[in-house]
Order: sequence, then structure tokens, then C-alpha cells
Amino acid sequence: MGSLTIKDIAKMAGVSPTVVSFVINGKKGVSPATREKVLKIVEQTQFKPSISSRRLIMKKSFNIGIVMANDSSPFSNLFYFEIARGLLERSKVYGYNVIFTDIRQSGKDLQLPGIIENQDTDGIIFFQDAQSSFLQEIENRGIPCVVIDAHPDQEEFAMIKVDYECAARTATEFLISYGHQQIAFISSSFVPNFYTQVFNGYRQAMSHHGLAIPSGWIQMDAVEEQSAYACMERIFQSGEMPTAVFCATDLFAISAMKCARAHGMRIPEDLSFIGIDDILLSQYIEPALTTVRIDKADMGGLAMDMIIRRINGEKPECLTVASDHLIIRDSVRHFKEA
Amino acid sequence: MGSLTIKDIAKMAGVSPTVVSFVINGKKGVSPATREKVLKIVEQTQFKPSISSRRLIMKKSFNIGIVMANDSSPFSNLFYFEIARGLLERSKVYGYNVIFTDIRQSGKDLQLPGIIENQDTDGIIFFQDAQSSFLQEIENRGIPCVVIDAHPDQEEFAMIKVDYECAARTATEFLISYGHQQIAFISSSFVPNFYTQVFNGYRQAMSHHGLAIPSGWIQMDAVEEQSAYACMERIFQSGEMPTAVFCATDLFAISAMKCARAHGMRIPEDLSFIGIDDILLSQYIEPALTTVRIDKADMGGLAMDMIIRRINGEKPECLTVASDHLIIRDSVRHFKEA
DNA sequence: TAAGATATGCAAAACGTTTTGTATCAGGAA
DNA sequence: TTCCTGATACAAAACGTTTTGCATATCTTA
Repeated sequence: MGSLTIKDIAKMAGVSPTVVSFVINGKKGVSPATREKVLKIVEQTQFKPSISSRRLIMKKSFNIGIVMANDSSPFSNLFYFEIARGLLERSKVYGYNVIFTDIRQSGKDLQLPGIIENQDTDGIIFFQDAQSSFLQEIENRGIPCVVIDAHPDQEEFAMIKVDYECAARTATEFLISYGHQQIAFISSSFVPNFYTQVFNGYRQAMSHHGLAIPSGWIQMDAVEEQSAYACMERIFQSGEMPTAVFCATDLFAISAMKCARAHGMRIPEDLSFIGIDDILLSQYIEPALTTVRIDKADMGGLAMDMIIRRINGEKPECLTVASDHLIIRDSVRHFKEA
Repeated sequence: MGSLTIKDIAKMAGVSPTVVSFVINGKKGVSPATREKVLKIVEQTQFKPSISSRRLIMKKSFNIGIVMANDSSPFSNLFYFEIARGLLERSKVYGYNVIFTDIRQSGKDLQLPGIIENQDTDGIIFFQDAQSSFLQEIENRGIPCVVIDAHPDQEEFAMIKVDYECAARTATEFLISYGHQQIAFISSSFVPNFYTQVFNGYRQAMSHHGLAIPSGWIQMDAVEEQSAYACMERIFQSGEMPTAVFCATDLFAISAMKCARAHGMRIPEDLSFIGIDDILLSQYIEPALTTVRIDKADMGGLAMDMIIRRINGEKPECLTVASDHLIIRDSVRHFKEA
């Protein structure tokens, strides 16, 4: 209640508030003797300057806002919350608070989150693609943005990207290295650049090894789990059976596996599966899913670093994280061994 | 940048800042005519009062801190993740920010989170048990606390509790109703009150139906997944095989199922499993897990309501959420049917 | 009409910092 | 000495609200 103020400390130390402020913030212009004296009293009293006052006078909130779409499925959120963990960890280094919020769709256009309208954030990290106009509006207010896991239709903004083409190539190459030649493909075409990248990676690996892809094996209209199930169904109906299925996300793979099992297939003996992401879930299912890991916690830390740089006035930059880290579990049969 | 202030609005409306403040905050003492006039200008200019100023003058942060042990972060633990969602949702109603932080163990004693030392939070919600002395220290600073999913060794504080005894009874009764008589038990004894409750519920149901429990079927040293696996292993070695296993958490159940499968058991044909929690994962595994649902999002909302009440000066209260909601999936065999 | 009550409005203080501008003093160069 | 420079310290302004205390105008009641 009767909390100490900088004036109290000043009085105790027999100096002015200015000096105390300087000492606390490590600025120069105060003699070693007084510095020592003040420091001792600060130590004794456990004094911490009021952050509210600092916010007001410095016109900074010391908050970073995280905005995410509120319509995404629980598991895509889970993907993002792994990013959040890395982000939170790193935020402590900078002494910033992290505030989660989401975009509310009001009528036809988007509503700015409260923390932006209240000027309660120094920067925004987006967990998803955001409309360029929306980003621009926030940037126009002087609040820098960083977009995480974005797809490059908005080059002018600061972004943390994943090289999904590389991830897809890695996954496909792995299947081939295990002796697979008939490899089907399940993806979403919902996010244009994502699907282009993934498909390119897959196609490159296949053609590099001279492997054919019957058209029935290319299933691109998975949006959520149910549709990935349906994609797998269509592969069964295509007449030709693959020995492996490459799925653009782990969640797609998990659904497709369910379908395969419903058809009496054993995994991986009869049919192999590989995904991308390495979500928490993937190690728990049976068989545990082989996948290409996206280091989400790392992405979070990187995003934090980047938003701080932008707050400090640096230009937007674009970063791509590596995505070639195979996590080999039990869902892919090895033809060349045993 | 050159953001509008309440003085600007006052000037435009031809009134004093006081009036504008009154209008914005819906206080009485201003005539309908002026109110209308001011409101119009606020509307036109999209004016939002600076939250930093309000924080300073009102001595409130409009933040709620969430502290978790750093091993129970919602981002690593699915259970807490779901609570966090409910909490976030509800926080918007009250216009509070939610700030996640954790306890750092520095040396032998605990370090207060930064938001507390900086006086940057109006209340704290604890995920998981906290040391009473620690809670008391925070309360002493005038910051109210609410503990979520706590176990009643700290009755004097505000808490949201789960009736695990009821949940355990519900689960066990369900197994019995499906014709099971040999029911083993896997739990943790790590959190004393949790395990007491769960075990009591189990034992009550068993003895109520006159069912015996061989001592080899009571496995209480699961702490994490691996040890739940080991618990199951020990049940196999006990000589007598149960027809069903009741696990104190879904995660234990999932690990135990893995072990059972490694022993060539089919689930649920050869051995049935039931858990408590209904974490997201449980519906995705094969077979989908039958469990007793704890409504975690609801608990989050309740905790938010409670901390707001406490901030408004109300006395600590203790709330127990219902825990008898069976989610029947595919992991329990029905002996009495077909 | 007088006198009190009520409604409406404003000026100024307050919140606890950081920053700006100025004053004082010591030391060095001329 | 005198002048300049650099170091040290302080008083006061500033940040943008809410709150307090007071003034004026209007309404009621007798």
C-alpha cells in the first residue's frame, strides 16, 4: 500500500530524485560515492520503481502482443502454443510482458485487438497469416509487427518463415531412401503458398529419382482432419496402391492413418506414413509418427528477438528457419533392411 | 504519435477534461446535452484514453498474472493449456490482460515473478499447488491469489478444486457397470491429496460392490509417462490379470496402454482402460480413450471470475467443480452387451 | 421572495517516474 | 587571476489520466 517511491529513497539517501533515477537506470553523471550510497538504500528497501509511471513518461508499454485467429482448430492452436513457449521464455530476457489476444471478426471487417487501441503494446507478433491491409494499419500506428509461419505473399513485412519445400523434400527423400517408390501425397490447398511449397518439395524429390506419380495419388483438399480422412479414402479408390503416403502436416497423417486402419491396413507393414511438424501428439499415437520437425519453440524465440529489434528501430527483415530435421519413429517401413 | 489526449477532446467539445472523463466512464453529473456532444466527438475521433495514465492514477494495472511451476507450463502440459484457454476467453469480458509467468527457483527459495515485484498485476492465478508461505507473502502485499486445481492442504486460500474422489468413483462405477470385476489401479503418489482422493474414490466403488483388490493391482508410483508404463509392467508381473485398468490421468492411461500393447494385448478386447481428464489427446489415440471429463476451460473461466471478485474486495472462497461427466469412447469392453 | 437542495461544470491536485534546463564546483589552460 | 570545460547535482516540467474541492446556475419548498 504505502509503497515506497523514488522520492522516499531520495530523501533517505539525502539526494534528489533525479540521482536515484540515474543510479537505478545505470546512467552516468553521478559520482561513485553517491551511487554507492543510493544503491545501498535501494538494496535495503528492496525498492522497485513503479512501472506504471515509467510507462506513462516513457510512452512505452513494455508489452508485446500476440494475436492469433480464434477460429482455428484446437490442434493448430496447439502448434502455435508451442511457439508461444519459446516466445515466453525469451521475453523474460528483455523484460517484456507477453499478452495473448485474438482477432475478432465484427461484421465483415476485422476489429483491432484492445491492446492496440489502448496503446498497450510496443509490438505485435502474429501467429498466422494476416491480411496485409490489417498489418499495414497497425504499422501505420507506429506499432511494428512480426508474422510467424507466414507464407510469402506479403514480402514487405517482417516474417519468420518455414521452408516447407525443404521439409517436404526431406520427408520424400527419406521415404525413398527406405526403399519406397510408390508415394502418395495429401495436403491442403487452402493456404496457397503453403501447398505450393510442399508440393514442389515432394515433386522435386520424386522426379529427381525418376519416380512416377499417378494423378490419383495427389490429394490436395485436406483442410481439417475429416477431409484428410477423405483424401486417404480417394487414394484407396484410385486403383493403384502406394507403399507410403506423405502428408503435409502431422494432423493430416494421423487422420489418414485412421482411414488406412479402417481399411484393414497395418502400419507400417502394409502402408507407411510420414508428416511434417512434429506436434506433441505425434509421439503418442500408435505407431508413433515419423515426421520432419519444425522447431516451434525456436521460432518463438526468434520472433521475440526480431520484434525487439524492430521496436528499437531496425528495418523489417525476413528469416527462414531450417526444416530438415527428421524425427524417425515407427510409421515408415524400411524395405532395404532386414 | 501525436496521439489525442483527453484535453484535446475537451477543447473540441468546449468542455473541461473532467467532463470528458466523466462521459467516457459513464459517471453521472453531466447533462444529457453535453454528454451527447462529447460522445459524438469521441466517436468521430476514435479517441481511447491512455491506459498508462489510468494505471498510474488509479493504482491498478488491469493485469492478471498467471504463475505456473515451470514444469507445469500450459505449453508443455496439455491439461493446463486448456485451462489457459478458458481463462483468456473470460479475461476479455473484464477488460484485463492476462500475463503468463513462472516461478524461478533461485538458490533454495523461490523468487517472486517480475510482475509482482513491479506491482504490475492486480491478482494472481496459480496453476497447481503453491507453497502456502509463498501465497501468503503475495497476499501480504495486497495482491489476491486464486489457486486452480489445488489440493486442500491450504484451506485458507481461494481455490478452484476438482473433486477427484467423485471422478474416480464415477470411472470405477462405470467399469463395473460394464461387467468388469477385476480392476487394477495406476496413480501417482507425488501429490499427496490428489492420490488420496483418487484412491478413495476407486476403493469406495470397489468395496461398495464387494470387489477384491489384489495388492499387486495397486500401483501408485507413476509420476510421468514412463513410470506409468512401468506400473503397467508390474501389474503384468503380479500374477493375476485384471480385465480393466483405472488410471488417475489420461496420460497415465495412454502410457499404460502402450505397455499392454507391447504385451500383445488387444484393447479393449483383452484389457480395458479408463482415465480421468479428457485431454485433447485422448480422442485421437487408438482406440479413443474412455475417460471422466474435467471441464478445464470452465475452470479457467471460473478462476477468472473469482480473481475479479477478490480484486473487488470479496473474501476468499473455495469452489469445487463437478467431475462426473463420463466420455465413453472405445477403450472399455462391454461384457454385458452383445 | 428567501433559502436550501440539486444539477452541472471547471480548475487544480495527484499519481511516480524520466527528462530538461540550470546551477555549482573543481580542475586545467591561458 | 580569468575563462573555459567537465563533472555532479537539483528543481521543475512533463506524461495523460482521475479525483477533489469549489463555484455557479437551476430547481424546490415554504
